[in-house]
Amino acid sequence: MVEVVGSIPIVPTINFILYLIEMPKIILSDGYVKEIQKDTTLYEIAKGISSSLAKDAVAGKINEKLKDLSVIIDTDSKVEIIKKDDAEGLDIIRHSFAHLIGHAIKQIYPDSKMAIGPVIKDGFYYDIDCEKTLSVDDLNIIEKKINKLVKTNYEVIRKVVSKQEALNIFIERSEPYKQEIIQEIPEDEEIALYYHQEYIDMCRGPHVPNTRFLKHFKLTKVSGAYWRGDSKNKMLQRIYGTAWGSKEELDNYIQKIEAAEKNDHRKIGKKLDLFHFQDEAPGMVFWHSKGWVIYNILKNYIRDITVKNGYQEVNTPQILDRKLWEKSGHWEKFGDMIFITSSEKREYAIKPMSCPAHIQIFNQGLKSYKDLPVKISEFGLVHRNEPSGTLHGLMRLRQFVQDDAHIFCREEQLSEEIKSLIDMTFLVYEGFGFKDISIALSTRPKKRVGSEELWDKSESILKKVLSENIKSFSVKDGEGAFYGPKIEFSLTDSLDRIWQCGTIQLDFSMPSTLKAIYVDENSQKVIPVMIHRAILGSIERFIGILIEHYNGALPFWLSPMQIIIANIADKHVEFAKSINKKFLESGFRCSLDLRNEKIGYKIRDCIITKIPYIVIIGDKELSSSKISVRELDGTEHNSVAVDDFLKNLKNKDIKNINLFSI
RNA sequence: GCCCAUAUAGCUCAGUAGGUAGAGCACUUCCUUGGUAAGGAAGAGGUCACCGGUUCAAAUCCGGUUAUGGGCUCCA
Repeated sequence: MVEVVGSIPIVPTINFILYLIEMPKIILSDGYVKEIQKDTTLYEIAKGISSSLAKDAVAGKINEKLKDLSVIIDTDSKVEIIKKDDAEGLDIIRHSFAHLIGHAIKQIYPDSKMAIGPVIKDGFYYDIDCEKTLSVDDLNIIEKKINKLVKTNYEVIRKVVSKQEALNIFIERSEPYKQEIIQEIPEDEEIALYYHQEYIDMCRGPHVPNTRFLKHFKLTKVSGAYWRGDSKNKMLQRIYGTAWGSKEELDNYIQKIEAAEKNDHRKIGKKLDLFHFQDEAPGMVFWHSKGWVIYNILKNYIRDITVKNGYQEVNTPQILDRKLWEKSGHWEKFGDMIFITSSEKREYAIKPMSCPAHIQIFNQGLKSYKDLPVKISEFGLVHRNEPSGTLHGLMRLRQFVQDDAHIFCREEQLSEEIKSLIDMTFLVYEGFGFKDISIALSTRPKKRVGSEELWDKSESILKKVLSENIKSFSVKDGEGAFYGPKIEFSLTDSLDRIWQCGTIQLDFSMPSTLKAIYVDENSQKVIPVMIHRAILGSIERFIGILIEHYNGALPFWLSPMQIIIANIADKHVEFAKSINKKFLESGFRCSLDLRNEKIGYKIRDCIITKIPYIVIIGDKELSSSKISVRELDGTEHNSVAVDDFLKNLKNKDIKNINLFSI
């Protein structure tokens, strides 16, 4: 083997890019060429560069593909060494932890059958078919076992085998899930087994060469998961874990999760007295006065925008004859989700959406092409019988209100309309300070109506408008609505769960099914195209997201209670009352705190309930007729003239939503 | 809907081994009239989610139901 040590500058923080040309030559990223012997492993190359690199090396890349350190290089290749601190190194460590779960659990519960154990964001999981129902206590036991195994610093040995060999091994070890996976691996694909002492796992890899890299981890939870993600299959037990390069990173992560849990909109909603849920109405919200203020502000904000954009707001019946839903196709597609009721031998559906009703309004009176686009909006109260296990605070409900609208237009108007909808959605989201907005195009689902040509056309229209207006978007194949493809705008909650909010859906089908028509230039009846759209999505869900986004401290214009006037002693009551009256008359949401408590106590209360301003009235204020103001963040303003403060507040109330409008 | 866990005062939670319940905060009353994150004292408040079983005796053990939480599946 060619000696390379000393020839190469050792800079442990950069990636070492090496080239192997013919045999035995290495080219470094700086152009340095050195020869090596054929059949050198990646590990030997790392070692040749420096012993510290070899110590930190967890894997490598050959021609951009991740490989184990034990892999031998026998042709010209581009080579890179991955260290434990590299992003890819961390993923490899996480992946190897999954194997360790296998190693540990098979020692504790030898009859367990191992399914799959991939890397996920911040960690890993392993799906296991285990007779024993695993509890949190079991996780501790498994964790201890893993720690014990790690301490032995054993070598993880990779072995490439034939499909039949692999199959034989897993038949012998009675691992049905592994066998099933092997059966589906193409003949020409390499199968690698990883030997963790007596435990064998199958994996594309790469994996760490030794368990000494596996130190900072925690098994976080255990839950159920269907084999292959199909609810028809057996439910396995999934063990989740998180793993990091250092103890600090692990601790930081755990702290971050704990903080995020406190930021849960359900907790904040209770603390700030915004809403509650109770057993009698699963998936439905009891809005308290303060929460309802937020609700109405949002509603009026959207109402303001839609009216300015030429929408006509309507309101449609809450229950509609079943026949209408059968005609529209909803009954067949979503029958399970529809709440029903009946009266005098007629069956009704409690509306799960507003579109068919909006078509009924469009159909009243013959429309001319000159009328298009017709934009009909509604704060549509809908009920959907979501499965009990899917309900989640304000995010997933059985009863909610959509800021729904349907745009009836001609095909040639589509691009412009969709573009303006995208702009409108961004305008609204950015107004709330959302930066992390993910956009997806969802294409034709399996169960659908309409011809392939129609789907081709509608998907390509959406794709074109998106490409022209959006920097990046993902494509979700098969996730579209049954009547058309859709653009989805999604926001994330404090635990990084993604929730779809806004949506723009193209529909060539329903207007035809429900017989919507307009008259064109040639006096011909033509079926319009319909765009379904919602900006907030569900007002409830959006409030949930907002609460978490602001950690409960809503901006001034959204705060249900904007100002608290607190007196210091009884003699200040009258002045406090007069200030309160003045603020109320100026249109602010203001209230008095005249309790027989110390000012520090009242301030603390305001901080906990996230009141933007507390106005303090004491002797100084009484004698000067000025006020002292404390902002939520602790900023103090002393001796402020009341009118100046009011003027300032009016500037803060940027959206200036009148709660009593319309 | 599926897997697991949980359900005790308005809220957050104790309740170790079956012997009919506790704390802190909040609430009420009294004292205190205090200047930027909790002044003091007293009082009131619970059929321990619901239904059934075991037992002399169940918040506690067992079964079921409902709801909630974490996932999975689903999500117009």
